[in-house]
Order: sequence, then C-alpha cells, then structure tokens
Amino acid sequence: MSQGIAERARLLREQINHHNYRYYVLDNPEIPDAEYDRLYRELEALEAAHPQLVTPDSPTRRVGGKPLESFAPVAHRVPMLSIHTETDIEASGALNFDARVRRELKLKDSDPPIEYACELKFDGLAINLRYEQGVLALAATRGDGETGEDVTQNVRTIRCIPLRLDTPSPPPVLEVRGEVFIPRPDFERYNEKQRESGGTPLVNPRNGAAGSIRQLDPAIAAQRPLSFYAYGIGETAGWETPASHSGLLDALRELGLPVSGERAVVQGPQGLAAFHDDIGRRRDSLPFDIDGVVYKVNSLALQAKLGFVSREPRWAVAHKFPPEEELTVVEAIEVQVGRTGALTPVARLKPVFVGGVTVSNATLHNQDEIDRLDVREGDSVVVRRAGDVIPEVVAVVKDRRPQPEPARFQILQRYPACPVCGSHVMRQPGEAAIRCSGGLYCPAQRKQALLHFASRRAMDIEGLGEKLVDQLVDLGLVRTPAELYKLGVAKVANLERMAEKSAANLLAAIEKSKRTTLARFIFALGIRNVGETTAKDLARHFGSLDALLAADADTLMQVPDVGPVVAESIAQFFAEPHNREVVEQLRAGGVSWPETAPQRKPLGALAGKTFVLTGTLPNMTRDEAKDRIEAAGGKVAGSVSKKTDYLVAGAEAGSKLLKAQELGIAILDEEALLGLLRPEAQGKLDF
DNA sequence: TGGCCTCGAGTTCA
DNA sequence: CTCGAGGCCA
Repeated sequence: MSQGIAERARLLREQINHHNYRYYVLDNPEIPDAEYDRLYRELEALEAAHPQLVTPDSPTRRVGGKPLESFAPVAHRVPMLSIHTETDIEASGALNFDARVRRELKLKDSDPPIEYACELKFDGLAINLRYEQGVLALAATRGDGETGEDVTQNVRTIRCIPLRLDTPSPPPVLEVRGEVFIPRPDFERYNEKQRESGGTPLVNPRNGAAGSIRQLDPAIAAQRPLSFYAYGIGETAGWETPASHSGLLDALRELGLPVSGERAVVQGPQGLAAFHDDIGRRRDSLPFDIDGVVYKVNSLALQAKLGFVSREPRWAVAHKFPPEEELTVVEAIEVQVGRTGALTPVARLKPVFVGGVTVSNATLHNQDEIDRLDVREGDSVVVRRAGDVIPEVVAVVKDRRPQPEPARFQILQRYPACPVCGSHVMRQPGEAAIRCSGGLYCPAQRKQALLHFASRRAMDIEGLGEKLVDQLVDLGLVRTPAELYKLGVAKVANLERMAEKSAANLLAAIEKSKRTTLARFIFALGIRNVGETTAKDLARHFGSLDALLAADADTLMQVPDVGPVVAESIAQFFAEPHNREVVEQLRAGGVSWPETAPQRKPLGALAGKTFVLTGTLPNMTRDEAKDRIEAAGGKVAGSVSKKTDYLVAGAEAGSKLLKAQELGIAILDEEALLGLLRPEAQGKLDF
C-alpha cells in the first residue's frame, strides 16, 4: 500500500468529520449532500480495498453525528440502524437488490417472486418515539445509532404526532420510528413570513427540520412547520407485531400515527422498478422532498432470516434518485442583451450533472439577485434543478471562495458599455433591469427584434431561426424587418448552409408570411408592453392600422386593458419616425391583412366567456383550440381563477385541473369543447 | 389604496 | 414556468 492512499484516507476522514459537524451539529452545511455522499463513498471504497486503513474513529464506523452536549443522551434499546444505499441510480438498482435477497435466501429461479413493501425515503431527520402505556414518554434523535439525544420537548410540538395512542388497550411499550421533515409548501410559506418580518429564512427543508428539532427552546421549534411520517418500530413489549411490514404500517396508522400514503406492496424486481419509476416521475409534484425510495422485504419472518451485514439490514435498501442539487464553479459571469436591451447576467458554469441533465448556464436575473446571493466569479455554488424547472443558483459556498477574494460583481462597473454595440448602459429609476441605450442600432437588439418578428405567434416565418438571423445581421444583409422582404436569391446564397433548396424554402416562407392578420402584425413590431393579447385587443378595437397610427395616448386608453403605461409605450413607438418608416416599408413590401370595421365588443357564440386550456387534447393542438375559441369570440387565459368559465382539460392535465375542481369550474374535454363551438350550440351556453 | 388577475418578458436543454 | 408589474375594481 502506498503512502498516498493512507494520506488520502486520512484527508477524507478529516473532511467528512468536518462536514458532519457542520451538518449535524451546526445545521449549517457547506456543501450539497451529493458532494458529501461522494466523499463518503470514496472513503468507504478505500477502506473496503484496504481494510488495514480502517480506524475505530472513522466516520464510516458510525451512523450519524455526535449528540449535542446540551441535550440529555438517550441509549436506544434497539439500535437505530441505517439502510444501505444502492449505488446504482438506474432502475437496475432494484434488480441488484432482489438478486442479492434471493441469493441470500438460496432461492432458485423457479421459486415465486418475493413480496416487497416500497416506501419513500424522506429527506429529513430520523426520530424514535417511545410510547409507554400509550403515552408519548420519550423522543430521541438517531445520534450515532446507539445513543441519541432527548428531544421530547421539541417533538411534542409537532402537531401530527399523537401524544397518546388511539387505542383503549395500549401496549406497555411501543417505539415508533420515522422521519421528521418540513413539507415544501409549508417551508415556502414559513420563509416568506420570515423574509417579511426580517427574520432569517431556512436554507432548505432538510436543514430546517434538523435545526428545529435541535432547538434548545421548544417555543422556537413550535413555530416551525414540522411534520412526521412513521416507517418502522424499535423496542416493543406486549404488542402483537403484525407478520408483514405493510401490516405493521397499517397497524401504526390504526394507532393514530401518520403514515405516508405513498407506499405499495409489490411482487418481485419488476414491481420494485415500477415503483421507483412511478415515484421518480411524480417526485417534483410531491409536497415534500425525498431523495429516493426504500424497498423492504415485506415478510418479517423473511427479514429475520436475512438478518444484518455489519450494521445494515440485508432485507432493506435505499434506492436514490439523481441529485437535484449539485456543487459547481462559476467560471465567469457574462451578460446577454435581450430584445428590450436588458442586460441579463448569466453564470457560465463548469458543466455539472443535476436533475437528470448537464447544466452549464444559469441566469442570475439582475443585479439584485447577484447582490442577494453575493455571487462572484470563481465562486463555488449550489445549483438546483428540480424536474422541468429551469436551473438556478441557490447559494454560494463562501468557505470555498478563491483567495484572494474576487471583487463583488457589479454589472454596471464591469459593463459600463453594452458588450455588443458599445452604447452606454443605464438603470432607469424604479426598474430592476439595466438596459443598453443603443436601441435597434445594437446588433443584439436588432437580432432579437427580427427573431421576435419572425416567431411563430408573430409573422410565423418558418425556418428563420437564431443561426440565420445572426448571419443576416452580421453580414449587414438585413437591418430592419422590412428588409427581410427585399431578400433575393443572390443575397441568400451568401449564407452558410444555404444552397438552392434551403434558400428557396426560406424565400417561400418569407413570401408566405406576407399574408397575415393585423393582430399578428402589431405583435410582430415588438412594441414594449404589447404582447399577443394586447395586440389582439388593439387590432379588434381599431380594425385598421391607420386608425391605430392615428390614435394618441388618450384614445389608446379607451381600449380595454390598456392603461397609461401601455398607451405611452405605443404612442412613443409610433412617434419615432424610424418606426413609422419601417411600417410603411413593410406595407409597401407586400405585407397585408384583411382590415375590418372597428369592433368594440367581441361577437360570437362564446363572447364574454373565459377559457383555460391544460393538458394534451386528442385531436387538436393547444394553439388550434385557442384559435377556434377566439374565433368564436371567447377569451383564452393562462391560469385558472374565479373568473374562468370553462377549463378544457386533455391528457396529463396538471395543477390547473386541481384548481378548477376546487373552484367548482366547469370542466370540458375536447368533445364537449367542439360541442360548444358547433353553431347549433349557440344560445345553449347558459344552460 | 389594496388586492386580485392577467399579461409580458426572460430562460435551459435535448 | 415564474416573476414583476400593469390594470381594474371594491
């Protein structure tokens, strides 16, 4: 064995002990759990390969951290063990566990599948509740598994934990084991309140739970929205233990203890894998954080037969999901210039695998966010990506900041001029954003304006994407949207990857876009504060472009949902001679739409009705459904509220459906929607 | 003036 | 999808 390996093991032990202390004692970890797990696994592997390296005080030799001296120590009558973590994150982890169990039980392939109880692995703090004669007598943390801390006072404040078991004939002794945690919605609400009152918010639900249980003052613990789920038992006396794990949980629930409903009894390895997949899919919609699932052999008799390896049961395993938080390094902070000229800071990250994808960029939104996080270039940061949510920088690990410290990051200081066009940048009073003053002179803004103009909901020029726009602008071929309509084969042929076929396709798409609607045209202009909906309102209200061009701010305010701010944006846009010129060039270039008489009230079968769409409809895209509802005079809103008349729900409908049900809003499927859209349904709307 | 409700705008990766 | 802010109504 080389000197290097012994040294590495020593270093790992030191680090792990340090992080244990931060995590368990101070409740103030420096690194994400995944990083800690990696250190721990490396040490485990090292010790497995070189048993002579194992020292009695190695962190792998105990389950948790040191009990706090200020709480009375409690010796567990039955040790609180930890569960082995399946290293294989893929579904095959479930198969490995089943194979090990079958081998241990010396089963043949022809023997029937084993029955398992599956449950969630909560991300909280393990607790032992001791009921004597049915009364909660003692609550203790796990500690090192043998000895924990007496936290009875704090645990008594958790409302979902019964102080007395719900049975006329309680057993003399029943120890219940489970996890204390903070549900996510409660966590958000608590932090919201803390921020409002100027208090310190909790870092995350996991630390919030651990920290609250370790509060010396039970009054503080009582303020925290703690919750509890039972998942097992410790010492019992005079209690008739059920024959299976699932039966045991049922019995605990009968006694009034909270048991998670997210559990299942399954047969064989496929059942385990199916449970893992199902929970993995729903992980982000669960109201609490979990870091995986747990499989247990359901029969307690089989459990006894399987026994333990060192300190871990052979009959249970934890199967984790990919981490949702990871540690990485901010290699640089750059800015992007958007359509409105806003300078948006972006953290360029050392690529890191988190939440199932590799993340290399994360927006920092604005200077306020940079200040809040105090993120600097070179910092180590915690990146979180849950489900489909866009990755975010959660926190900076200050202890890992490079020395000497990099300066605080100030966008204005670093970018006194726009990085794209060199125009000066400024922060308007009352606005969070810093903007480039270059307007359409700035190539970045010009590119964004063109992309917006060509986008699907605007002029819908198919195939005119970012790469093409970059080239058109960089080569100076197109400076305004109007110049798109002056492109010929000769110019397009200059572009990369643009041979005859693609050039013809692009020109055809541009040609096709000439026939459009007034609403699309107004939206395409990219007027500040005028989105799709406002553009439609304007088109309907004025009926023609000339009427809109002639309107002053006061006239504009007569349009529903247009107030002083939006009216001013529109008036300013058309007061700019350059913008009027582009509009005229577009019309001269052949862009046209059917003009109508001004319409001050929507007409049609669905006039005055508000719809919300959710999920996937069988035979229609969302856009089609939206168009048809609007064609019939209805309005399509983005979210459900009291004002919603109908929710159109397709497959995989999510939270909107729930909300609509709560509010008692009529729910339609595709067929019912088509029924409303059919002409003969007119007049039948208000049943 | 305060409290909904919407709309607009910005954003990541495969 | 989510945040911030504009607009409307009580």
